[in-house]
Amino acid sequence: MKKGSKAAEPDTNGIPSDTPRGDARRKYDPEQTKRNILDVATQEFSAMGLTGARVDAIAERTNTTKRMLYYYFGSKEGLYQAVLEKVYGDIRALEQDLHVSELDPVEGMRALVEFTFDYHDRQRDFVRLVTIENIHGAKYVEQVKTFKGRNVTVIHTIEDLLARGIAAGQFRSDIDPIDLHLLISSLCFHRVGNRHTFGTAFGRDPSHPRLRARHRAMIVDAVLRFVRKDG
Amino acid sequence: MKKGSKAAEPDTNGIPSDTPRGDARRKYDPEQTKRNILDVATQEFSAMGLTGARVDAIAERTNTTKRMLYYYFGSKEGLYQAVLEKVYGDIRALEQDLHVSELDPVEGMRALVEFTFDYHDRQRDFVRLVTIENIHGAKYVEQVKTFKGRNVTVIHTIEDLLARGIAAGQFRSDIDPIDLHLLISSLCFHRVGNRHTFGTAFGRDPSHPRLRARHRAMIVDAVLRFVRKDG
Amino acid sequence: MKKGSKAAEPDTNGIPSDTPRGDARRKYDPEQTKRNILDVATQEFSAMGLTGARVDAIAERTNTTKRMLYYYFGSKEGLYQAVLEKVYGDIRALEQDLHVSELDPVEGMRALVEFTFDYHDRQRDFVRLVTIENIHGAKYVEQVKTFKGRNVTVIHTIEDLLARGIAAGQFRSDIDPIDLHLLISSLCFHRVGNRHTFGTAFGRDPSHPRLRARHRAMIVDAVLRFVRKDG
Amino acid sequence: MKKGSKAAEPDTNGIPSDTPRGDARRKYDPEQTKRNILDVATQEFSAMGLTGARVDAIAERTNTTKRMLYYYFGSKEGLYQAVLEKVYGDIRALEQDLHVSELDPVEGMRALVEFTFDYHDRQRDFVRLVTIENIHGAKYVEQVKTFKGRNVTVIHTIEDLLARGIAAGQFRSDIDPIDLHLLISSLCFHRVGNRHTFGTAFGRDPSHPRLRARHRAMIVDAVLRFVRKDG
DNA sequence: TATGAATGAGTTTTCATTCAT
DNA sequence: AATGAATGAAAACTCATTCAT
Repeated sequence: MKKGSKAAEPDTNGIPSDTPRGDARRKYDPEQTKRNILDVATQEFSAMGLTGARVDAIAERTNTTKRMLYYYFGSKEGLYQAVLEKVYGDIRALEQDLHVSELDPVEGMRALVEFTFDYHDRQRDFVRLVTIENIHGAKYVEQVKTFKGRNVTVIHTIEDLLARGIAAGQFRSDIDPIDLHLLISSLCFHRVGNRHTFGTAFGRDPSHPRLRARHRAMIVDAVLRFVRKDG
Repeated sequence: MKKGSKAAEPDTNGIPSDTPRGDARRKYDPEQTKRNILDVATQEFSAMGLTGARVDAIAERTNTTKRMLYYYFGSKEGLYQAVLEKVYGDIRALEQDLHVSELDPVEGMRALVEFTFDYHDRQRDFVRLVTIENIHGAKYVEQVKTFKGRNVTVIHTIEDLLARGIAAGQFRSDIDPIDLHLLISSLCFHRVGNRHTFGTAFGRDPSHPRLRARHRAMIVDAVLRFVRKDG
Repeated sequence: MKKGSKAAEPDTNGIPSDTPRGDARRKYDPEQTKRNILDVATQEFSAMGLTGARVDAIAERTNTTKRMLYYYFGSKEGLYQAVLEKVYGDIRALEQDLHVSELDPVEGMRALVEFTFDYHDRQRDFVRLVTIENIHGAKYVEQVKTFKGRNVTVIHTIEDLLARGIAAGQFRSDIDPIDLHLLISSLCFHRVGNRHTFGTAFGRDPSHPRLRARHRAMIVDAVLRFVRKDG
Repeated sequence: MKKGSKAAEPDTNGIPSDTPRGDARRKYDPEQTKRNILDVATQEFSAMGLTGARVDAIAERTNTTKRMLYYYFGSKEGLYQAVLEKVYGDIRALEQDLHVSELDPVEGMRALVEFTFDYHDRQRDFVRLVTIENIHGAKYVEQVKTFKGRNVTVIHTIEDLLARGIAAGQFRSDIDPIDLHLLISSLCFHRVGNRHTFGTAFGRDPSHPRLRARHRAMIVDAVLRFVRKDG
């Protein structure tokens, strides 16, 4: 009944392929199976929450069966945790590309805010999973190794920007970097995480391109006004 | 097993009620029964989410039985919706007490932000329920009648403040009131809704009194800097 | 919430009515209440079956409350039985009007068949309740006093017709009256009782006027051909 | 509590099956599991009706658990529908064995009526299920694919008989085949479906062998008299 | 490595009936 | 005579997980 994987892989008629090992087309590819499960699970958990997601629903959208899900991830919770791990890993990869230390403090701050904005705006799954984690008291994310490291990195970036801005007489000197991070996160996160109630309340979809652009500018503006040295 | 009766009967502070004694304990009191169920359900849904909450668990902490829950609210979803309705109604009631129109624009804005901050800081159940609603795409809150009205009220308040501030030469004239509301909400909501992941990431509990006070000042500061006219 | 009875009875403003006793407009009229419950119950049981009918649904469509239903009829089964009793009583009343003994045997037979046809065609509730009773092994109808008597009457009518028809050389002499009754009933009952599956199977609704007329003629024809003496 | 295994394994009459021994008892046999559930459900639904039947009661008499019932049939209604489908399929299969087109029209008609009589007389479950379906307005049978096809077949058989009988000068030419089918069905169905009320009313059990034989002859006689050309 | 069948414990919901006023 | 609130027992259905192949 479920032979999706076969259908996806055209019959090779016994002819040996020229890619010797690690061939993506070989019949049993544990890595690909795992990745497939993880991808589907990410969607399902982020759409339905940990309790709301159904193991059957995940398995059904997979190229494999429910049994494999347990084979690789042990339990529903194990799978959920693997999803969290993957999602946090993805961010790290992206953040490497931001080289704010090479920019002027104001421009660097703008770049950081814009990056944060864009990331949240695009990675709705990430935003939802964070939300879901908070409903569960963050008890699963605590076990994710990459989690703490990722946040330390951001704080270092902010500390560097603040220090250079203060030195250049551009920024106020009384700002706590973690507080500033919280402020930036709040502005970028809320409009994505709560866009449904926002949309219902005001008849405006915050993800509409025009609104998105305006919010982006507003948030950059608000942050710069906040850090900028008076007079 | 059933010690919810205390919670169900609000402390009267020794003030004698005008209803004859023992009246509050009469067996047939539909309003009290409903309120009791609603109170317990609010805690359970906000703690566990819609799918995570258990009807049995709610009933157990109630003065009555599971059957009455269905008698009055029809279904688990019906009860959840009644909880949303109640919670949104509660805010509205409180907001009436804020008379910002009588204050100087800057002071009024400060008062509004402080109220918003305090409300979110104290009403964690509300924050969690909004979060939960967003996981469900706001489909239940859409059916809550009091929902849209409540939000219009806030926008009117902000419009009034902005208009008066612009007239007095204190505020910028290019700010959209709904955008500003979003900005304020973001700052007040995020630190409560995502306090668990924040705490895990930075080892700081945003609900600690010292941090709370600092955040409150920071947010007021950020909003005022944002709305203030330059120069 | 349910003041249908009030609405139905215009306020008399304290003016004494000229009907002294048994006034249908007095506030508490047990007979009317019982009749009302019975009427609603007849519809509900015939529409849903004994197990399918819901006491709540019956009560809701009544001018009174569920409690009264138990007050007067004791239980769901008691009410069902009362419905059976009423329905069988109704037939008896109608059958009195048939005076086939005054007619020529052939015409009398025709009249009997037409009466039977028309009765089943119009009294769908009756047909359905008989059907329902058979699903329950006729165990409730057994306790209905009017039941057996009614059937004896029909058999007597048929016996009379057959005897006179045989004497007149019009009818065959080898027909058992109960068998003939069964034959007539079959033809009149089936097209009503099973009209839904029939309609679905052949895209024809047997209750359509044109089809009704044709069936009526066909059934009379079939019965007369069956009883008529050959050549 | 579970002695359904006998009923579930049809008597093989000592004929060795071509599958190795003990094979029928292997633990994983989805087809047998489904058949077993379906068989038990047929009895339960026909005995108790759709609403009267209990999923637990069905499961208990099964070789498996309630869970499997949902695994294979989705819901109580789904199971009921599967039962309808099976039961209608069974008739079709049997009807194929009747080769009335090879018989003289009168003999063919007699064979058809006798087959119809015998089928209804023996397959009480079928009769009851049709009755039950009509209580539900035939809404479940409408979704059964095999339903309409089955009925078309019978009509074709009747059309063929009528045409040949007319050509041979044996039958009247003014008979509608669907009407005739209704007439035959009425006579064969009613005495089975309503045998309980009939028995109660007249103290005669229509399923008694002697009565059965007489009814059979009577019905054949009535139908032949109806179709036969006069004079 | 992979799979479809199977399951026990739990979860929501329904129902006829009775209680207190 | 009449009523709305209340209820226990049972019913349908769901879920994460494991077994046999």
